[in-house]
Amino acid sequence: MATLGELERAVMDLLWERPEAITANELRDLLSQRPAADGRGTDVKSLAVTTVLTVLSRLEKKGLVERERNTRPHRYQAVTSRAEHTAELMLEVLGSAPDREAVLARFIGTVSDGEAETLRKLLGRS
Amino acid sequence: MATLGELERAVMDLLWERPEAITANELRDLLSQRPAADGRGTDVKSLAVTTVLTVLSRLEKKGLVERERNTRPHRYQAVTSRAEHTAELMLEVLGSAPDREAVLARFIGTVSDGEAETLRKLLGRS
DNA sequence: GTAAAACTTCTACAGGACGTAGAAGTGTCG
DNA sequence: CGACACTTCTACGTCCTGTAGAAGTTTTAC
Repeated sequence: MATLGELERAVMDLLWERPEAITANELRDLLSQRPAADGRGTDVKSLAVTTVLTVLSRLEKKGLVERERNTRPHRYQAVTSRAEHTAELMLEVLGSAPDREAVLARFIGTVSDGEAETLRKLLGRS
Repeated sequence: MATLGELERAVMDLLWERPEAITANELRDLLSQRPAADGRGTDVKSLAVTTVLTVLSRLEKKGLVERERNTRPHRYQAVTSRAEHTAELMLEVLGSAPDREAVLARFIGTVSDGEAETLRKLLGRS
C-alpha cells in the first residue's frame, strides 16, 4: 500500500513541487520534459493524456491526490506535502517493528552529523 | 525493491526471531501454526514445502536470507536483524527525499514521548 | 443549437512480483 | 541399488503498474 510505481512517483514529484493544482495536460507536458529516469538519452517520451489520467485516478484512489471536479479541465493536487508523506511512510515502516527502539538506534547511527544536529534541535530538551 | 509480500514477511519474521538457522520443513511447520494474518478463524493452512522453498529462494536473491548449502537439509537464516533491516528501509524512504530535514521534523513530531526520550539519549550531547 | 474539439471514463493488455505448488532432478540411507 | 528426502525447474493465477484506445460527456466555436 505504500510503494508507488515509477510513473506514479514522477507525477507525485511534480505535484509536490507545485503549490497550485494543475491539469492532466499540463502534467503530461511536464512529464515529457523530464529526462528519462534511467539517465542516458534525452528520451523525451511523450505519454498519452489518458495514461496520465489513469495514473492520477489511481493516485486519487490511494488518497494521495485530490481533484477539483467542478472546474472543467479537472485540476489535480497532492493531498499532503512530500515531507508529510515521507514521514508517514517512515512511521509505517517503523510501526510494523516490535523492537522500535532498536530500530531507532540503528537509524540514528546512520544519519549524517548535520542531521543528527537537526534532530537534537527538534527534540529540544524534555 | 523494498516491499515484501505477506508470506515473505511471515517467513522473515520467523527467521528474525530465531538465532539459529532452520530448515524449510521447520519453517513450514512454524508457518502453519501461525494464525491467519487476517485475524478471524484459526485458519491453520498448511503450505507445501516447495512453496516455502520458493519464497526462501526469492528472499535469498533479494539478499535477505542466507542458506547453508553444505548441510543436507539446507538451513536458512536472516542476513540482517529485523532492526537493521527496518532501519535500512527507513533510510531508503528518507533518502529519496530532497527535503530530508522537513521529513525528519514531521517524523519527530509523531514519535511517542518515550521514544523521543530514547532518541535524545541516543543522540547524546554533541 | 449543432458539430467539432476537448475532456473524462471505461476497458484492455503486457510485464513483473508474489503465493502457490506439481514435476523432475539429485543426493542419502539402508 | 532402490526408496525416500530434499532441491530445483517450471508453471499458473492474481494483483499492481505502465500504457493507451474506444466510448461517452462537456465545452466551444460558428
